[in-house]
Amino acid sequence: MKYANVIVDISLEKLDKTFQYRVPEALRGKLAPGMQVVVPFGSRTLTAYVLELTDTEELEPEKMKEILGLSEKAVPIESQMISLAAWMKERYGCTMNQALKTVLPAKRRVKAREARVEQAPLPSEPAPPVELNEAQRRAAEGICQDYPKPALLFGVTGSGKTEVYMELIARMQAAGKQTILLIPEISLTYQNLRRFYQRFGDRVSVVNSRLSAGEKYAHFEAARKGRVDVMIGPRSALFTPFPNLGLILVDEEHEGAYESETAPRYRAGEVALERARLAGAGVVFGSATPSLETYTKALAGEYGLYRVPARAKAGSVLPQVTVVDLRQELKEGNKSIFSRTLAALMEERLARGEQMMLFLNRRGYAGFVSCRSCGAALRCPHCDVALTSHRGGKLVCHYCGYTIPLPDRCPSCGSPYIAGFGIGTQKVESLVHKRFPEARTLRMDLDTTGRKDSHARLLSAFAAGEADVLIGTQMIVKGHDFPRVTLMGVLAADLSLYGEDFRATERTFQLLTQAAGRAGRGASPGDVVIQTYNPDHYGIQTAARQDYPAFYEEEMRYRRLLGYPPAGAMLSVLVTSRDEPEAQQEAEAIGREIRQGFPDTAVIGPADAGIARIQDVYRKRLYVKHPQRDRLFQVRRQVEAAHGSFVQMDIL
DNA sequence: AGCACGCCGACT
DNA sequence: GTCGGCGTGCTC
Repeated sequence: MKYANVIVDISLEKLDKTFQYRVPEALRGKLAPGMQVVVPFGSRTLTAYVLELTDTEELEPEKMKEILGLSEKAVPIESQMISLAAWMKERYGCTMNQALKTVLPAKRRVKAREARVEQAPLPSEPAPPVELNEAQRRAAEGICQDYPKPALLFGVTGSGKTEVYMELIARMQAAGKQTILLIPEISLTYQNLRRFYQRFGDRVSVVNSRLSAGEKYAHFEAARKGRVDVMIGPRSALFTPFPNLGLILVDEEHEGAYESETAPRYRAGEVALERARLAGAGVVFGSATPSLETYTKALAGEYGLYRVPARAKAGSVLPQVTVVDLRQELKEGNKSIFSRTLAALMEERLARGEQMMLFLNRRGYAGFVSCRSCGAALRCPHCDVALTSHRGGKLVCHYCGYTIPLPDRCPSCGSPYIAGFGIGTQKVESLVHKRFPEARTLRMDLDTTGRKDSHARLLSAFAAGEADVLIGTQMIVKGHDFPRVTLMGVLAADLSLYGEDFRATERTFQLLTQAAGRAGRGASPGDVVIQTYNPDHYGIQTAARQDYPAFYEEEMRYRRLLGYPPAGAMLSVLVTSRDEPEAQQEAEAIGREIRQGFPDTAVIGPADAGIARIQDVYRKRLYVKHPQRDRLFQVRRQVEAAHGSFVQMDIL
């Protein structure tokens, strides 16, 4: 590589620009992104960071100067972060700029309000460290013994993973090292954070996605300057510039929220491993339902594996899980959404004044409207999905927000006989009212949590006992601890079972296992009712038994058979265009080129993506499989070069 | 950030 | 006539 693009070491956003220098003969092959070099700059000599090495000349040769040499300065955190960005560029196929923007947040003038989310609520009485139980102690000891080897902490929510985290943080603190704790955005509640504040006081900083760029920058600056030892936040907290990072904790490791949807489409768990590698730090993944990738590595000994048995809290018992066959219910004349088992248990709970939750996996099952004469469903004109009916007679597209009033005639045949089908959370709520008029309900879904803080308000209202029944989508099953909930009803478990991609069963299993874990967190035993049309499906069976190892074995058998990750590597190619023939032609051309140029790979497709059109953009998908991930990097490079503007590619 | 160049007021 | 204010703009 003859040229180096560098960024000059002046901490000012104005100079957020790259400059290209010639790499002198003596340094060829010795430079890597993140390294500090000395360069002539105007009339001065400055240190600069190497961002990338290249052979493409971006400037007239007579204007270009040569790198003077390697800098002798101590390696600052910026170096590490630039190396991390370079790694992300390779791994996720984004540009260096996109990676840098993610990794080094823009420097912003800090606004006055920042002084105010920074103020950690100080604990009234600092809580002393909790005495660890045997399993917790063994995990903490083992992780420290093998440090910095990554580890999987395998235990359900409420099993006491948090105590292990706190113990590890304290040990890092004692060694002068800092810790990043990643948690899914949805569980960033005061309830969950309180114990960290109590234990670590103002040495903890918390970030969330609602902070402005300036506010977030202020938190990161505090971390850089050593004013805090612990940063808690969603996936972007990964880029906290701690000078002496010791540990990254990834709580609920399997959560989808750890995957970025925009470029660079990174996976926080993978980035955590790389950041930790660069810093010489450890990583601990925590989950009761680890991703197959993580569990596979733990079984292979690549990660330490520590089990924390369920229910650390004395007196709490695992719930009783019942799987109800909805086909049988129908056969015996029950057409309602409540099976007889569930209805009886609800009745009983209401009589006893106990709380319950009803979980509806809304995706693809929301109330849509169709014509009884011609059968046509009312669809979004911009997306390939049916419109969803909302209260107040409105029809809404959940992908682009397109909204129309409910028409009184079918738009395709003119028949007045159009009606809603399927069930949304609103419908469930009204059915609960009809059947149990005395029940007080709260509903939690995208519609009711739109406004800021309404999410937290709903949860605290429910926790305070202001309602008997909490009805909601996925968000109600994630990590909230309501001791008075003794019944969890999963209204239709199989809804997510037959999704578009090969991880559908894994997600269903995780969701059901979590849902089952919601009941009986307090002293009284809980009941879980899983209603399904597929009572024998292994995903549902194993979730009902809370048997992760059995699920893992079964699911891996299927992945191995078909060469799906983690049994093999896979490249997903999404081809998009506003012009459908163009999308199709591009996708077919890509398929041909890969089959020809990489005959050792298996190419599936192209076919319409699960949702074939979103906001008038047509979507075609191909999958490329190969046992070796490295081979797919080559495929991606070639497709990127030839069809870059049409494709989005992820190596799974 | 530095350090140019550059176009109007006070001065040895 | 020069000396110098700091107002844009560039630095590979």
